[in-house]
Amino acid sequence: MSTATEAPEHAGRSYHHGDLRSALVCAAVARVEQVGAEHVSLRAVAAEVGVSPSAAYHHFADKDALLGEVAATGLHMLVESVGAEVAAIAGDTREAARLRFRAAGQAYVSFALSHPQLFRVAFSPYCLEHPGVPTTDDGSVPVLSELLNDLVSTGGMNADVRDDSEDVFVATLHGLATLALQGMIPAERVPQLLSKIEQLIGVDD
Amino acid sequence: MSTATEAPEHAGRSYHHGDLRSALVCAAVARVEQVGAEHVSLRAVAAEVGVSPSAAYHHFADKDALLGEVAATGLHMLVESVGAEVAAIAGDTREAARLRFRAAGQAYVSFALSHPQLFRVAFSPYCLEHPGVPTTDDGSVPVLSELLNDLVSTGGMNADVRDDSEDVFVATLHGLATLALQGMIPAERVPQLLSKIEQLIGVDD
DNA sequence: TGTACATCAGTGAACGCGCGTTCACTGATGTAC
DNA sequence: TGTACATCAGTGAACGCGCGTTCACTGATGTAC
Repeated sequence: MSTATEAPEHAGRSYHHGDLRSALVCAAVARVEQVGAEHVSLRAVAAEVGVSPSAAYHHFADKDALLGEVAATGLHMLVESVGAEVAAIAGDTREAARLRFRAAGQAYVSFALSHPQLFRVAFSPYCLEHPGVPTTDDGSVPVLSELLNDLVSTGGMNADVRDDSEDVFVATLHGLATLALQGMIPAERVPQLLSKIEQLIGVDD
Repeated sequence: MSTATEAPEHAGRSYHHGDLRSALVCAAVARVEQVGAEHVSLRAVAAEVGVSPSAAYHHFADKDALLGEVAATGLHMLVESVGAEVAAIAGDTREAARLRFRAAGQAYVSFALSHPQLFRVAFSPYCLEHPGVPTTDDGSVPVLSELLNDLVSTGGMNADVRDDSEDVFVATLHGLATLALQGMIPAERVPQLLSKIEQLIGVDD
């Protein structure tokens, strides 16, 4: 309610947009999803928002800076999406832990398949996000870490198998997603491959 | 020797180039490696070969067709490179089989790191190469298949672990390569991660 | 061996285009008094 | 509460550019006779 003095609601505003920066990122994300990062033009993004191209330069150094933001957004969306699917499965049994593992893998691949261009840009040179694989704000790979810890604590995995294995699992999921996206692995084989992974690490014993 | 009537040697030839198609692909590969596929122009490639831009249209439908050829070339170079490293390690002992496995992983990652842009284009939409993961001409994933067979036959791996595991291993290596290329996994951790994989699947027991 | 000719693989000028970015500007906002 | 003004966030015209692609053409090749 009230007169929208502070909130960036998109009223029929003139001249001052309110939150042009976010609006540009948002439109750029949409354009990237439609046509791929390499075919996105700053002019088209500005036009979509209804603003002149030069307005963007009050918020971004150049086009690459805007696309960098898109890449970071994509990475965060991926992490959110995986996190949400995992969080949806409660329980501290061994089976629950295994299902969370499975859900994480499926969510990672599904995100890639349903947002192919965004996934691509998130793992392209446009993404300057610091080393360390998809992270949330605290700086490591928390979702997967907890997942593996749960598997150990519920007896689904040996502790020495688990140690330092985060990057290997992330790599495997990332590879599955990329190759599926590329059509090099049929999407319908993914569940089967995820259970193969479970077999390899002995989670399904 | 003789007067080079049939061989496509690059003499000081005028007008007819001899093997313009390959020369264009070759120059395009070089350009891609230098500036990345999205910044390669057909005109620049033609110029590098010393030919007018329109000449390219006698050999490729359009620019995308040329880049598709570059992508396919990159994929084949990757397969060749991995194959060569693996082939360099002889012996039918369990240890030799393990070293071949290690060499394949290292070669895959090394290729990505030393040809980043070519690796990227090989796994981009430009690459229309049929499904089925990096292949040689006979149509499957022969290097890795043989590798795994060797591990089984020398007692380094259980047969039921091995079954249908090709895609999982390719995915893992591909993920490692991609994330290392992206700076998300430090290159110097790769050997350590490869031995972690060996531990996970029990090759090092 | 020599000539006529169809075919192939080049040329180079021109097309229209959309792009990123700059610049001098101006309208809106909100703060100080 | 009302006014002056600095600051912020837009505009829109213009820049120069390199691009993919087309077209009518022409030089070189090699084959048939």
